[in-house]
Amino acid sequence: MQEDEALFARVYEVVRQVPSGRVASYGDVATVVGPGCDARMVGYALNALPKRDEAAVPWQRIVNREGRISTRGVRQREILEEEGVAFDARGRIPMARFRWAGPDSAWAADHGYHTLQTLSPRDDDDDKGAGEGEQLSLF
DNA sequence: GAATTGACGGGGC
DNA sequence: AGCCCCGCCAATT
Repeated sequence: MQEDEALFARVYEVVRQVPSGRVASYGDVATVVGPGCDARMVGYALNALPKRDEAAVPWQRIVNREGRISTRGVRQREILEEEGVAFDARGRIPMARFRWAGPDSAWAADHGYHTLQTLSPRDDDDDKGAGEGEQLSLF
């Protein structure tokens, strides 16, 4: 089945870069993996994550863009709390604070991945009148 | 091979 | 904030 195992492996490798105490959205992971990969595929790949790799791949650190747990009632939330990720009263993670900033630039370049924000430092930036600074928030 | 679904995202209202 | 619709790629039916 899935001969695109290499693609799944890429997703896993990126997920593995997310440090404890931080979370990333499916879209973020997809962006880092690069074209041909989207948020849905990340979720699909993680869903197909072999049990034997659960220890090596911090799947629990991947949540949806709302900062909410998308998994169907597993202990994901508990695990994250143990890692230091806080949830608000509505069970949401303040992404502005815990969102992963992206992979190490050197690592990304070395492995052929992309970094978050600005994305594709060479091919786009054609539109937008520039001068926006594009600084991804950060408080 | 078409239609559906899935651990999703973003833009528009 | 919410809700709706579309896109995106793979696996299943």
